[in-house]
Amino acid sequence: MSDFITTKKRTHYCGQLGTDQIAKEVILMGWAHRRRDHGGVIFVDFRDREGIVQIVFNPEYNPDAHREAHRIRSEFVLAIRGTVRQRPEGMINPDLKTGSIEVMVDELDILNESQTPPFSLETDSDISENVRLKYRYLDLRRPHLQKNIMLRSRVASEARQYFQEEGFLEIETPFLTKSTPEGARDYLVPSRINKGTFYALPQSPQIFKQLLMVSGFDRYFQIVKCFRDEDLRADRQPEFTQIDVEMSFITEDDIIAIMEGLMARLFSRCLNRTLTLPFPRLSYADAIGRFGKDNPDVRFGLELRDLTDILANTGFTVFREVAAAGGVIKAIRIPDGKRLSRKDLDELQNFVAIYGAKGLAWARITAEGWTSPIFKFLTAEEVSQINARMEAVEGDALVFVADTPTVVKDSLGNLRTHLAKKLNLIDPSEFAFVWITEFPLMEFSDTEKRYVSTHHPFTSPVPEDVRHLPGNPGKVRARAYDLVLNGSEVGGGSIRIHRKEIQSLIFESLGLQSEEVRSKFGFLLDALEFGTPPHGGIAFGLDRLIMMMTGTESIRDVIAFPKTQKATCLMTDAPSTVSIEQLMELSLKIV
RNA sequence: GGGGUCGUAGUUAAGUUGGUUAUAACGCCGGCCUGUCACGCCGGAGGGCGAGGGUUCAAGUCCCUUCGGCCCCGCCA
Repeated sequence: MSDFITTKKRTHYCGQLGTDQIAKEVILMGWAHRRRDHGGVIFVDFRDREGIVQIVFNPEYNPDAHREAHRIRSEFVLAIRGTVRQRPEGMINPDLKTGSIEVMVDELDILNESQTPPFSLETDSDISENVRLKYRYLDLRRPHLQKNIMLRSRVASEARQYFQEEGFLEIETPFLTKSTPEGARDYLVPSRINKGTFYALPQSPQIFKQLLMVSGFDRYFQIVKCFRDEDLRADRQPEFTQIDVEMSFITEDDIIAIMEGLMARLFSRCLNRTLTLPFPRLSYADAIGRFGKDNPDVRFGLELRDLTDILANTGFTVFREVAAAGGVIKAIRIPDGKRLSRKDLDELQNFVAIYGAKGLAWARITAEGWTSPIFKFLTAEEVSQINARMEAVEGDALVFVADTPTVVKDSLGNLRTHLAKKLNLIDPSEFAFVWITEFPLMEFSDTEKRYVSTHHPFTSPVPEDVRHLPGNPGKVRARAYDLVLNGSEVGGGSIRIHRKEIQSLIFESLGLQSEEVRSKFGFLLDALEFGTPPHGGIAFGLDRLIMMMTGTESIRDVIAFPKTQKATCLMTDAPSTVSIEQLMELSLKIV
């Protein structure tokens, strides 16, 4: 072991040094970020997790250290003892946080050498992601990712403190648990001791946290990994982290207040940003109506307006037939629509086609009236009514989609965001929170030919809507709420069902067979008979929250060791095959 | 399951209508250089174009298959 490391302790992190340490002796340990060898004097940008400081090897100042410094290459691990000093006149580097000082090296110990790294760690240069993921430990050394991961740690830490102060208990729930029929595909773990049976990794601790309420813990939280075996996206990983919360004897407003307090605390302490409370609330119906999404980005306008009534009997066949078939016609007004060329407008068709829209009509509002491929099919009255409904003024452009309600909301909802990005309507420094409330309790699934829970089957219906359950379950509203930040769902929760009769009614409406319910959720139904308090909770996506806080587009930039879109790890090469012995022990056969 | 896009030195990229020994920058190696901070100057090494097959006198360029990264639809209560 190096003499240096056994006899000396680090005194500072590189990035923490400043004029306060001038003339002081410091001991630093870190990595050689970059070397500039002038033949005589050698400069090294010295890096640790807190930042970079320039260290100087001068043959006149210390010949021994200078001689040794010739060996230094990128990413060598160094320990130095040196003296901080003000940089000479005119040598201050304003681009570097520590740029007004430097460290004259009195003693150098090269603790370890390094191969030349496969990619540059010094800038935010765009390296292909497969290379980054293969050498993730090096990628993580880059200042950008270090910042993200360090912010994540601070957020988790602040969240823990907040919940402790608010009287919450952190309680762990099992990872080896039971597969449930509702929701996402489970990751399964074969049981060796009980051959032919499987545990499931939890999609969320949902049932356990409810049972903790039955047990009387009253206020629970956990920062916990969850697992879902579904396809990945830029903001979806198969294992992800939730800030999971459950409370007893509360209503929606209590949960919302607690979580708004958490957000305010996290943004204040971790980003030095003040949030305005309370956050606005929007009903699910309004969110879909105005924005086409239940996770609207409310940092910009471009809201949808319904024109179905105006165009129900129009001479434009496409619109009329859609309206007659129960579809809708909606439009978005684009202020200053001149910024989109005719080609741009035509290409929007390809965009909405992704969401199943068969076409997209457009119009420009000019001093002379409309310029539009559909103008000739419309009456003057229709045009004027549309203008009034859209509040269109000269220079605007309108885009229309006519289709089923689902296609219209999906295509225009996504087009709205697409246009905002294209036209630069989004202030990237803004944090726009909005609660979405009054979700439908159930939606009819065309694939399963039955009603499925919008949220999950333990969500409490709005009491006055329960009467619709037998006949028209789609009409029942849920006591559920999502928190949306800048168009991303960062949290979702609900008041739960705490009475067995209601829970049974819900399972019935979902078309779940009673034996199935018994085998999957029997323990929950049993628990509901032993004095379950009214309770509810919420789960926050920590990864997405950190994405928003760091302004990154990819969830992989806020997770230390993420998986690829095919759910593999390029570094460890997981998942991988296992030995025949392992399979036999589990009584498994690969078919 | 489907759509799109990308894969060429260590890295990032350029490679016309298929045509000599496949370019550049950065990085790397060697030399010179006492104040740079994307240090500078001189010199050098390094890939056969993700893999496999085919068409052709000739393939990084065309065709087929396949592997992988990323984005999206479906899916994700």
